[in-house]
Amino acid sequence: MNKEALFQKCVTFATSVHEVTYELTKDIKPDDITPVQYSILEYIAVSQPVTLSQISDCKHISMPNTSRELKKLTEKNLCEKFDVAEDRRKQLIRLSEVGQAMMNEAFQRIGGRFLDRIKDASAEELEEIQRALDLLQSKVFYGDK
Amino acid sequence: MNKEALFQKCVTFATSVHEVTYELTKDIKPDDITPVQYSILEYIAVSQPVTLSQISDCKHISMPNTSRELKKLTEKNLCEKFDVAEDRRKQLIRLSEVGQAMMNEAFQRIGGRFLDRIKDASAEELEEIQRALDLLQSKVFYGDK
DNA sequence: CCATTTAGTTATCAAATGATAATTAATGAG
DNA sequence: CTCATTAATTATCATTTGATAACTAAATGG
Repeated sequence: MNKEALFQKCVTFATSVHEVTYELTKDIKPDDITPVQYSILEYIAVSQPVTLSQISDCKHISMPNTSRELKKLTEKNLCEKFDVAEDRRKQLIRLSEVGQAMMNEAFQRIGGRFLDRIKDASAEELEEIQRALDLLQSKVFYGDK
Repeated sequence: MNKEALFQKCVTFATSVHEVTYELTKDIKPDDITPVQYSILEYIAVSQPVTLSQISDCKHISMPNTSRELKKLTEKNLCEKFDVAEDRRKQLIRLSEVGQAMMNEAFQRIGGRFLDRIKDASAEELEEIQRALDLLQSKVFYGDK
């Protein structure tokens, strides 16, 4: 197989990943937060504590807009800001208890859908899947830097 | 490895796929079309000819909004509508010559970035990658229906 | 035929997102 | 100490996107 064909295969694959992600996460987000706000909460949940700049960089949202959305999330009591002693310009952000509970429940439901998706796989297949994920992550879908 | 850990691994993996997709495609879209319009054009490019309903279903955009965006794309001469003889309610949509040229160039640039990303992989590694893609697509990231 | 469903359109409105400029405050480098 | 840089905020505006209702026309199914 040549590299052109592999590119095509990766395009199809990425499309499938996006679609499955959509299926697993649809109707999960509570109605009172926007899609962008939910994606910020997901990021905080996985990476907390994080600074505003990190959120801005990783989610590709400008600082002013990140600040605005974070303010709304804080007002909704879904996350909290903490000062950093070493650098008083910075702020660390964590989920609040309410926010953590909300995201725990969301991940719980997504995980349930995921388990259903792989329910027919044998133990050996699960091993194979794991190796395939590691391989692709290191050889194709790696981060720069 | 248990299923919970595999779920975590898949979450991380999906995040990487999204991020790499972002890196490969950023700054590709021409300035005079919106992100949603570009994503519609990508879909048409890969699946043409398509109906409005197919675009609506696959891209998760309501029919009225799909109709609106498609009208704008048609006015920009990026795609064309054709009547279907068998069912005169339906319309098939294809890229125009200009639209096709635009998307060819876009895919060309994305492909170049992709090749750069896998440039260090040996022939055996490329084979491994291919098998891993096939495996994950059939066992995890498959479509329903 | 008539009623229902399907495919698509148009108009309109509200909300979410993106972009920019101007500002404050703290840090860091000569 | 001063200047440049970094982190974050506030305000404002334009654009994009999403949602809904009301509509036409064609097909489909008794």
